[in-house]
Amino acid sequence: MSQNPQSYQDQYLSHLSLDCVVFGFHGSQLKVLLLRMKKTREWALPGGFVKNDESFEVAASRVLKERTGLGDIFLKQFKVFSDPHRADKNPAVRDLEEKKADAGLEWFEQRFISVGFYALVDFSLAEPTHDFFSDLCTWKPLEEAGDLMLDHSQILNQALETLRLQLNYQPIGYNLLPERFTMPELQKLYETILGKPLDRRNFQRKMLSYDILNKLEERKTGGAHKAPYLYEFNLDNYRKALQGGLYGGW
Amino acid sequence: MSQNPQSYQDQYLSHLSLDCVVFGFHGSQLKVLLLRMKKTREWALPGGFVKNDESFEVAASRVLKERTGLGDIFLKQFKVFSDPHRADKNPAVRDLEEKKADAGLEWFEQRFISVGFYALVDFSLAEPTHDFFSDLCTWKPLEEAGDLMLDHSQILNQALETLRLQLNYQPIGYNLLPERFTMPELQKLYETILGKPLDRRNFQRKMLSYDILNKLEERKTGGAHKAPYLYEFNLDNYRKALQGGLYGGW
DNA sequence: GTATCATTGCGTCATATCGACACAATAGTA
DNA sequence: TACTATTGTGTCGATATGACGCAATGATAC
Repeated sequence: MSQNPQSYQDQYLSHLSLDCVVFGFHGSQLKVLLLRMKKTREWALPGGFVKNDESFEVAASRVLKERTGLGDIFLKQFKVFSDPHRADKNPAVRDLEEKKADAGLEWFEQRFISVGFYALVDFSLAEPTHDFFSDLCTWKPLEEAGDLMLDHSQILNQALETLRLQLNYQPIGYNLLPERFTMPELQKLYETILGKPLDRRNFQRKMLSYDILNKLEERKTGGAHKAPYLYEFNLDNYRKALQGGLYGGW
Repeated sequence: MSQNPQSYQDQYLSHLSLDCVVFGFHGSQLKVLLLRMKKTREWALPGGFVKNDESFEVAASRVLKERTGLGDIFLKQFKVFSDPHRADKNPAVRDLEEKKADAGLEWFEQRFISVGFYALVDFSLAEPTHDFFSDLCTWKPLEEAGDLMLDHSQILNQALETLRLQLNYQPIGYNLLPERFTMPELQKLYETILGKPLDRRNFQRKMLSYDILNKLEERKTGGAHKAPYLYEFNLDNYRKALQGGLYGGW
């Protein structure tokens, strides 16, 4: 991202950017990956631009590879943000003044249409890495995200809404949980995304009815109470469910 | 769309275009609005570009106003098409050679990222109007759409898929049917979109349970059989349902 | 070692919803 | 006037859903 001068205009498609809402799950909390901008110290979503020969999907993968070290991430575009005034009070431009000589301010002064993606990643495997414009990249609990740069708060909210909708007709979890997990852990994930409690027994019945889980012999020890069984996703059926869709809402 | 030379570069954002899948309903058929290109005689979706001060939504409305004469159309973006090779064998470029002097071929030779919209309109109110690049704009039944220009067939299919999904959690019909309609007409619309028959009685029960219809006193006469009641949408509740979402699938 | 207690596995029950179908009423047509 | 295709309304069994009971378990406290 900090290549030689003139590189932006040459390398990237003008007017176009992308922003990623990266969800992770840890300690019973839904977290989002955020960057702290150097100058303004505002928090922002990880984002980037599209190279001349890239699709948006490839560009988003590249950006996330840079920010998390992870490849093969669950990624989905969910909306184009094209309000002509979305960057009116753009503090990022101020933040970039020092780079005028380096990268050329003009690039950042143009109008950007941004494609919003959301991503689901395994919290424990990601290695947050900041970019040239930020001094920190870290997970933040959803509730503590606060006000973000530009319209990024709006992008984040839309992503969450889309994720909640997706829950109604697609399985979720493979990308957010470790390989083996317990039913309570999976339930906690659903509750966290939906923001409401679910009945333990009904949850298990419904989840098992999807037929996307393999129940393992082993149980999870170490907890302070009765040891729950471990499960893993049945990838074959999981993929089929992703394709064909589930039924019933939450 | 056929302004003076150089106008494209000046007026529109480079690299960006939009394509609209406009659905109408007539004679128990789902129809799509298509344009026939002048030179290649290929069929294409109505589309356009984004002016410097427009959002994509405004641009799409403008394009549809030009193609149908209608304002205030139900419009929804559903996907960004950004494959770098989506226009590789672009016949539209050949089709535009004659306009080289007029509009500047360079504009059309650049790579385009296109945002796909789908629209629902009242068939009887639309007045299909072709643009500068086409000699015909008309409705075509979905099954007879055939191969379209570039990746427009793919865009069409994705739009249809999205529409079918929308049916599961949003009411549909206000934008596609005349003000007053019968239950069998509404059912036919659903069957057509879904591509499968539905039980008459179960359909009515479910539809009424949504509480988005007003049953009128009047019945529709002229048919060869028992006169069905007329209905209209309860706009208040219809809008609420659009917002809040419905439940259960089809 | 034993009692305690939060948690888990598995099940029940009443209710709502869904899919399939029955039957009478009706409006034009033969 | 009989006929026929269509509409309005209702029923029935299967299935899904929401609310809850109870015994088993495994670490912790005593």
